[in-house]
Amino acid sequence: MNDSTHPLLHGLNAQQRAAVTTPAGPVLVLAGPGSGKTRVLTHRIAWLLTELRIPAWQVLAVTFTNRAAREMRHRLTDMLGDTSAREMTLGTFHAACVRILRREAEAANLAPNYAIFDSDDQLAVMKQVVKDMNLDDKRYKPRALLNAVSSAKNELIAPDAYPIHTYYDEIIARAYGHYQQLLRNSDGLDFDDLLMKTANLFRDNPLVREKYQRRYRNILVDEFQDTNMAQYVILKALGHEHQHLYVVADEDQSIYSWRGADYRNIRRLREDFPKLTQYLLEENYRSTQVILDAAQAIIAGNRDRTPKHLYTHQPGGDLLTLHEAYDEQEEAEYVAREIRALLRSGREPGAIAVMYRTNAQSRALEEALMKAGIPYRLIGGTRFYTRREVKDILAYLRLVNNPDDDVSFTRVINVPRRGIGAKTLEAVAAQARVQQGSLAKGMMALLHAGTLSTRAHNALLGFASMLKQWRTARENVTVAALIDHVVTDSGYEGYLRDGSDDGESRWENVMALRGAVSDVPNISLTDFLTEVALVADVDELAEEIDAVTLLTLHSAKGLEYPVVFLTGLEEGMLPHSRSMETLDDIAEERRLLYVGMTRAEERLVLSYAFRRGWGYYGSSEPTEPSRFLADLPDEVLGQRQGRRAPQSTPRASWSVGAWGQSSERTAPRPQPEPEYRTGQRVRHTHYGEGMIIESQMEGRDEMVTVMFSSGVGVKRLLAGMAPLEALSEH
DNA sequence: ATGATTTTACTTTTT
DNA sequence: GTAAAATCAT
Repeated sequence: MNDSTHPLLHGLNAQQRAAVTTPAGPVLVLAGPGSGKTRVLTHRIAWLLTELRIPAWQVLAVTFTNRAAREMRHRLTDMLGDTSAREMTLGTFHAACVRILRREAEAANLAPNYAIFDSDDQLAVMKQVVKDMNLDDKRYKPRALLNAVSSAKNELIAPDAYPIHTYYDEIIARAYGHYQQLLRNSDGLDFDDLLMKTANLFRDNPLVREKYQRRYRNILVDEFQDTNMAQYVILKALGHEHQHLYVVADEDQSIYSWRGADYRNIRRLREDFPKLTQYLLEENYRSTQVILDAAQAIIAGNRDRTPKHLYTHQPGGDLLTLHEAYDEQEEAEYVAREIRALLRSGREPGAIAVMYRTNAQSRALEEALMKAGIPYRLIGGTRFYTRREVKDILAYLRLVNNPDDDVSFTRVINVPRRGIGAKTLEAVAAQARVQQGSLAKGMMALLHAGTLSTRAHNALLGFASMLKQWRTARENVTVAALIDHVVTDSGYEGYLRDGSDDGESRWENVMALRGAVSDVPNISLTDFLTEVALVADVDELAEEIDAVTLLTLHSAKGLEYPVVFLTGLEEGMLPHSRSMETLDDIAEERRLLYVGMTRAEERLVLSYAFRRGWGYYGSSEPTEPSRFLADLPDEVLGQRQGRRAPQSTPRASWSVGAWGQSSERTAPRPQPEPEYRTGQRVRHTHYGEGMIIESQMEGRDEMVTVMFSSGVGVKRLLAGMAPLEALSEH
């Protein structure tokens, strides 16, 4: 067969073609931004189905976000038709795991109707843990404990295997154990459990593992650099036997280490699959040469990466614009002004995206766009499903699906008020503890025993019988009808619609939720709740509209726009102040900027503000331009607008310099003395005690290399930024 | 048990 | 400045 005439390969370059038609076996495609990796992935799937005659149901394709999954399914439907696209398993890791765990609930020792706990629910449970264990919530912050537990789960560490080096570790281990116990009482799984339980299921149950190995004889993974240990173990369990594992990765776009992602999985893959074939996609089809040069200059500032030679056949292009605004309002007004000019010159709103580091930054932009009458759509941000009234209704529904869900039980037991107060609830909780069961079980036992006061008894009985009615109704009616029952019987409608405007708008949200259910006719309650838990953004469900897109740099990954605005490029914003403690943190922030820049096809506008509101109450502080801007070569910069060119202020203080040329460009300044010396003992608030291995001045910053005693290992820290203190000598 | 008042913490990124 | 949490009064 002549490859070039095959319709599937039409329009692909030699590298892409080789990657699409590679024979069966383990494959790693290293793909730069804009090199057509989604294209390669979809064409590979089509190739498997049409050329190698693989049945669609044997294909498992995993993406990182629901949006990417939807996009890929869309493309495959166009290429292969509805049936094939529907038959294959295509979704996020979490979605795939949910399906497997529901089907294999018995083998996994789970209730098939288990609840999925989102981050709010997780926090509620951890607060309960802190309470139960009589911990001081100032010293043991539920959030921090949750983070530790989440990392442990992502590393597949069980509570009794949690490594203990300090007393704090000891507390974490116990809190972890108790947390899991509470989840179990509720028949609930959190996001991390979905991965961990699946990995453990495959580890402990060879029959189930083999079943899925046979089922998913072809596994494809997008954004492999952002997989964590649990996800890697799942992939290995399924793919190692048949070796048909096809992954696409770009280490320069690894931006989820805070979620346990470990780009070293690429190295593990090479070790675990010695027969791995590698392909490199280096031709960029997205951006102009200017944009590409700028992005490469930024990413070149990171060490420990494989250098790539991205190239494009679109030479030249518009130079970048770098704009300094006075504050975030004026920055937003500048963006709005520029967008208006673009729209006047014939750009579609949908061709433009505005990106930022944190969701909070969208506010000023929204206001400016609204004032300018520019249509926009916001990705992420205030999420529909996290609104109070929506969560209340969902809690009722979750309780109908799984009465043992204690988080939902606690949420709605007295909303609207039905005379069940703290005291009654404490009695229920005490009974639940006695019988080691859920609150619902405790409630039923108390009602049976009849030991409560008449008032409390009747109030509880009313609630219990309502629940029972809905559970019966659920068998015969649609989810939408069930919502109608719930809001009427519980009095929730009357409670919300108290005549206030706020009440009416909240009621509209409840109706919007009902509308979202009706959009999918015949969806089961369990499926609906699963979807809501995993697709946390209602925008994901809304259809595409022609509007300017507002989104964080994280959610921008995988997308592309003719015109991109990157805003808030200041120290503390990007790199974010909470992410500049270690060199690894800063390297990841740099990758984030790289991801943002490489989204742009034709025009890239960078902006920062001279001062920015920080406090929670209007206070505004002067800022420094992002250190990364210093790495932009003059050749890619066109206008420098605004009151201050970034180079005009000396910025040696934040050039991490040894491997960027930036330090050469900055004025010399007196060298301060290092604060730490080799051999000195130190304490870090997160990492515990350690010893300085090396300390050196880099510009005005002191860079220390510290070996920590607990499982943390060696970290490179900026002495000025890290919460580090010297320990006195003995 | 509930409503009113005061206090406190909160914002990094997402499945 | 907001939302949740703690405290107080009814």
